[in-house]
Amino acid sequence: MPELPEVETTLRGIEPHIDGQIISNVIIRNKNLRWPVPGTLKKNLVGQKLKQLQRRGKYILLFTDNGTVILHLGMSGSLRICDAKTTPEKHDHVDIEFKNGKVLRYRDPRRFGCVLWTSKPVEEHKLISPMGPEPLTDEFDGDYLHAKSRKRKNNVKGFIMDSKIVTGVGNIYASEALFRAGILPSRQSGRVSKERYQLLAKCIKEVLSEAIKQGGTTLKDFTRADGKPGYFKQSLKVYDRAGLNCIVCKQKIKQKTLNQRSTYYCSQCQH
DNA sequence: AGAGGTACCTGGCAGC
DNA sequence: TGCTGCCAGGTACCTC
Repeated sequence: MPELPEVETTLRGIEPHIDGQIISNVIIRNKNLRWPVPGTLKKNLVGQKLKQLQRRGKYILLFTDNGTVILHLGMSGSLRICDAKTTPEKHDHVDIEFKNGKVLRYRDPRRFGCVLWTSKPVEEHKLISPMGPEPLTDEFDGDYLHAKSRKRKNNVKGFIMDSKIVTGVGNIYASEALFRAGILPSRQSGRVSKERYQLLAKCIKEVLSEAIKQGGTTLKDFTRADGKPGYFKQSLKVYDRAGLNCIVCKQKIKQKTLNQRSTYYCSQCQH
């Protein structure tokens, strides 16, 4: 489900309800996520004030004085705000309750996500420390991509989806950004020119920013914290459009598997 | 060091 | 109405 824009949308949706609030209870209904939800989570959180919420790549970080919750939505996860009386559904695995009566409810049917705890500085955590720069910062640009890609043999789509290179670019927005930049997804990353990487970096920033403005992309089951879908699907130019006409040249959009992931592109507009 | 494959899991859908 | 097989927005971890 969620790439960077969907995670950012989720964060913005939950933040106003729980930022600065005191945690009153934690309920773990199913600890069997990608890694076990730590049994100490409740002990560590209850009584703590939620001091800050932050997104890092596709992770959501909940900061308290005691430590930090590290949360990932995997492929099918979502977070929503409800009140304690709302009956949990089948895949609602974790609740964090607040003194103001709000509940942060974590749902994840496939359980590829995680809810973890660290009492050390979060940037030292093994899931966070290897991550590359945020795509929407000045640190991330074409020069950076060009320098990182030299002598690499992988394709450019896999390259920009590597979280050690840049965080948050997932399967939808990788296809979309490459289409906007006119670069074939299968092109070897080490053979893309600096000029083309400058365009690609710009396109990545644009497509992610536009998607955030639209509340992310709902293909199937992504919902915002208030339960509404994201509206960026209508702006997708290649993703999930195999066999349909390219909006630029009218050629049929192609689909192929690259790095075990569905990849969409226009063979006329991209080279 | 980097590339490629595998594993984790449920649900929805197409085809029979 | 089943059943089967395939597909899905992610990514750590393993081997080569």
